[in-house]
Amino acid sequence: MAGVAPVRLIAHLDMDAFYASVELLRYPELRGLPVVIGGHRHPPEESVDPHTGAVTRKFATLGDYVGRGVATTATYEARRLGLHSAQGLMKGAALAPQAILLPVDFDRYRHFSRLFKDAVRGIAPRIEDHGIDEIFIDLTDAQLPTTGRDGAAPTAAACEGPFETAAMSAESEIDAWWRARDLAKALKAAVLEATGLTCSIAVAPNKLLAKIASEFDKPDGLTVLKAADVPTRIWPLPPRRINGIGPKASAKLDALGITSIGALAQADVAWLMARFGRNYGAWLHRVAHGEDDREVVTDSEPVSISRETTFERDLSAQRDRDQLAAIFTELCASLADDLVRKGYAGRTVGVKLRFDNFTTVTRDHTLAVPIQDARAIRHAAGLCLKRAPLARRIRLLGVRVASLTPVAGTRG
DNA sequence: TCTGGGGTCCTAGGACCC
DNA sequence: TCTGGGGTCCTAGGACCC
Repeated sequence: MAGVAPVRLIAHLDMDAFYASVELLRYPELRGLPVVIGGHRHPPEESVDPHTGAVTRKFATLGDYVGRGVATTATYEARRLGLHSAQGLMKGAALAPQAILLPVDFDRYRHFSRLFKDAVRGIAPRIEDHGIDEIFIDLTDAQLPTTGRDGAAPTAAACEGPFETAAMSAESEIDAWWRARDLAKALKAAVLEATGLTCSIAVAPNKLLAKIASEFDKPDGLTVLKAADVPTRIWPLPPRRINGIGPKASAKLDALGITSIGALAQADVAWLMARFGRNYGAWLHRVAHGEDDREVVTDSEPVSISRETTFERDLSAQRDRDQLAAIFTELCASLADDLVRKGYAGRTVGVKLRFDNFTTVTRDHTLAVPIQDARAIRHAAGLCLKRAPLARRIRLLGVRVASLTPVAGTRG
């Protein structure tokens, strides 16, 4: 291969306050108010004026909430009151009892997820799913839609192979970044048109940097970040902003006096490896320097499929035996439905228990052949449950199937 | 006023095989 | 009656992500 490899153009697209924004589409009267999404109950009560036909909705507020739910999303107005995702709703209620509370409606969010991903795919097909509201997009070979413009430059993809000429492959790096910016604008417009929703996009040389940078200009943001920008724009940030450095690693770094990504980049690799292990230590060093060569993965198979539920009150294995058994059977049935719907069977069945003190245990059982139906899952999961400690009161019960193989003959 | 539900990946020890 | 490697599978726990 002659010449240098062209710079990769990797975009990260993140929908803005996704669940909440989807809800605001159907309840526009809530625009500008603090709204939190979470819990199952409390859909708005609707009343219709018999004379005018006008619909009035009465919304629940956080102050009305009783239960163990957490917030999945908060509007930007709610965030200003200190509300945020993963926060207990009861805790949120103490902060802002007047905030509107809406129940989650995953089917609706999945629908809008499909809409925005299809819109992106129409412009740049190399996308990697990263949850319901995020994707990575490889823009390296993507070209702007040519609508309204004549004589567009030949695409890099079209130029690949034995007939590539020096002139055709001569897009400069500066031109590539301008192309990326134009593509990002086109993607944002397409997403807005398809869904009525805004998103934030960053384009960078890799997934790591794109993911960090998509937060820079939220909401409705557009950021282009080059490798040369790492010292000025990435190094001042706390290590926690790196995808893969969570609360534990962050606290440990903090205790070691490393409070910025720049400080992490300065740390000696061997020193990091001694404290965080060979692999993680070496990885910390690489990501602090903005290095990441992971590909955008456009197709992937699931590793496991699971169902779990947290009870409204902690249950005792002895005293609440019947209730637990009924929930257990129901979880296995839902899981079997999911497997059939998605077209998978699995050999490893597992249970998960969370106790009143929030400790968690899991038990696995691997079978000789993959299974899919509720009774077989229930039986195998029952064997797992027999090996689990059941002295403490239980707050969560889950069932999981792994070692999946696709099965033909089921409908998706 | 304690902390949802759906996932992925990594580590580490033991079994078992060559 | 001592002492090997390497590879893969299984299980349990934990960090982390959206």
